[in-house]
Amino acid sequence: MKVDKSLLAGSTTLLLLKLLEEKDMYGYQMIEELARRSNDTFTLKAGTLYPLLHQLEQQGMVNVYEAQAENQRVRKYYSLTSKGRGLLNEKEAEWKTFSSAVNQVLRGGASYGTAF
Amino acid sequence: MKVDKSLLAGSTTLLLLKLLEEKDMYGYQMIEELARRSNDTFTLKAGTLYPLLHQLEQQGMVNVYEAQAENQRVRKYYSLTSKGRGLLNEKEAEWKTFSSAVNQVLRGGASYGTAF
DNA sequence: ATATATATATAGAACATCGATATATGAGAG
DNA sequence: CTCTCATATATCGATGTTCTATATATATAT
Repeated sequence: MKVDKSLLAGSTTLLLLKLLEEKDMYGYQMIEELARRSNDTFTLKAGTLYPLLHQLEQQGMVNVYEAQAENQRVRKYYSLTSKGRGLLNEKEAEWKTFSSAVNQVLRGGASYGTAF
Repeated sequence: MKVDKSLLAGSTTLLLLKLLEEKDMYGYQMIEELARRSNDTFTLKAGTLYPLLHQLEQQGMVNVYEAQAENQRVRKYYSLTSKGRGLLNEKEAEWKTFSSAVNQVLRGGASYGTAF
């Protein structure tokens, strides 16, 4: 099942950083991996991914290096920096807060299990 | 805790329809109710809400009527139509799919609990 | 030789939210 | 009585995120 693209907004960076926390990856691989893990809920487009990766690099969240695949092809691998790890932690916390809040509204209930 | 606004994208319509499923409400009330239930995670802005309500009305998802408050003040109440109820069901299903998919990626795991 | 999958890149369009601003009324303070 | 603040609705331009379309290049399969 595909979901409306606007739902994806904001979660894309979180997902990419999470992938890179596990191991270095190249762009095309991230697209495939996200689709695989989500049963095709996430079909991130190349036109979205590459500019985002460049931006994360400029912000010092990831590093890039080139490496040759078995078949001679040169790929651009990305690795998470410590700063990127910090952003990942922030984004994970945000996601938990956000998804809890949505579920709370959907349950139709007032606040509970929280600060008061 | 506030979350990045881009996370909200796509979920706003779901949340509004959900509120209206429970009872008719006016715009200002929806803003306050969402903030209350989410412990201020959702602080929907008037500049976002009113155009969205007008759009939902044009699409036949909600009906509008004016009603006087105890204090003479005239408010615009919104009620969910059957078409709107259909959209709400769709959006709720989308949300479940989406949030499950994110959590699956965050768990770092391959797919399970799904179609294969 | 040609088509298809892999791999990266950029520009312009579409869409959702926000901030700023405007208007009007009711309630409370001084 | 007047001034301010909370309530209540509305619109516009700016911003940010994703998409589609397009481009390029190499490896693989037909």
